[in-house]
Amino acid sequence: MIVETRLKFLNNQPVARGNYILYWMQQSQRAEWNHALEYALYRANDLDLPLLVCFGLNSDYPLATARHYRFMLEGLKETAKALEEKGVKLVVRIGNPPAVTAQLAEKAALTITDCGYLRLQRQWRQEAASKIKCPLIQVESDVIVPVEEASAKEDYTAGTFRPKILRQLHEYLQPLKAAKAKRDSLGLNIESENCDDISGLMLKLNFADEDNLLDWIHGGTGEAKKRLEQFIENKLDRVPDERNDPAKNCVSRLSPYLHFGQISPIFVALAIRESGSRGSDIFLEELIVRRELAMNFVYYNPNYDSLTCLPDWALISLKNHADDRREYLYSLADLEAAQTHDQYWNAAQKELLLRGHMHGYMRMYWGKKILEWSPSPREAFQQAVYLNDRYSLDGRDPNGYAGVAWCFGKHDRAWGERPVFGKVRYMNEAGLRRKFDIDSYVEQIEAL
DNA sequence: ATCGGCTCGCGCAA
DNA sequence: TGCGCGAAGCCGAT
Repeated sequence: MIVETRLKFLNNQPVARGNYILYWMQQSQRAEWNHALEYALYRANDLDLPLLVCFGLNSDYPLATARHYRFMLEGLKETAKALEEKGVKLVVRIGNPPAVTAQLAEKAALTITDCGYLRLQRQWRQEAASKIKCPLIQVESDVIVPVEEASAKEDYTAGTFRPKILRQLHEYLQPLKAAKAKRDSLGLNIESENCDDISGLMLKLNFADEDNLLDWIHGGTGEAKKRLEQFIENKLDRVPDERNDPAKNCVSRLSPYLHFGQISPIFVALAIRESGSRGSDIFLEELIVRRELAMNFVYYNPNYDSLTCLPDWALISLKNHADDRREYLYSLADLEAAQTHDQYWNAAQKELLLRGHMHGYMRMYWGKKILEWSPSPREAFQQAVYLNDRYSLDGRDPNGYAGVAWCFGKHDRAWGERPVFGKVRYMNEAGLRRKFDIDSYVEQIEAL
């Protein structure tokens, strides 16, 4: 049914006498291509019990703002409907997710959950595991190859990680059969927030900040699939030549959907592969090798969001240059307001503010310059993480932390020594001009 | 325009 | 122990 290496038993409780099986949805916020959901359905049908899905909504997730919550709620609304069609009720409650779950688990025979690797998500699962009096089973559904199977340790670069994950791909990059509930839970009388009322929920969560909302992108599995289809149809062939060009818009913008678990990486990878496009290999390298290297990074490195996550050569080298004179120094407020001397950097920051998204190539340049213009590498790292987490729709994601860390030397090799950067790879605006029509990018952003 | 060097550590071959 | 190789760039030599 579900491959055993996707499962992890988080406590030692025996199956209880309960009224239902509970699936605590948190990372995989979707009703299709969801291994945790399918495993829960399988156990529910096997035990002849209904399946109840719960979601804990807390309004104080660090650095999450109105744009993130609305995107997530749009997705949940659609997911609630799709679950209903399978005979499954979704209970959404405001509160600390493990507490919400533990309460509903009192009447559950068995609790299933999905899997994210950030510090807070792991704490939540630990907290729930200690409170719940029935088994709590974690099912991995947001990476293609389960993290511990892909590699037993933190990998040094993509070069070491790539062969490890690619040789296991055939085993895990497989379609998932969808089941329906034998006994439905729709009639269960259990209190829930109304997922259809997104603006009402936003108010309850104390988010009335209309300024921070985005109108060019909306959450949900349907939206994600539409974007994927259009990307394959219109852009994938151009990926080998144009993916790095900020002026070309040759990007999928699927990362927010992957971040909130609104689309399955397996579904995306299979669709890309089946397209047979000349861009498939490069896209799959980014979706699988790079994305899952980021998972490997946050899973094995507890310091993933601070400077100390770096390899020794980078840490030592940056320290050796801590006292170098900085030609430009900006405060967090300067950076946040996109007010530097560099129009390319300002454009990238404005894209982040206005779209909640930044072109992949500009993310590198943007992070490198924060390192160059901050009083210390430590402050630079914190500021880059803060800005990305707060403004990017895909903030607070393993890819975001790995991306910032890369700018400071993570997953990279040493390069020629220079001021401030030491041996960390340097980037400059001449590179942008040499390779791209970067002024066109600036114009596009200014037009927003 | 194109190309090699920069520099480090992993991981495999011996 | 030695050595090939990575890898989303820059820079100076040709």
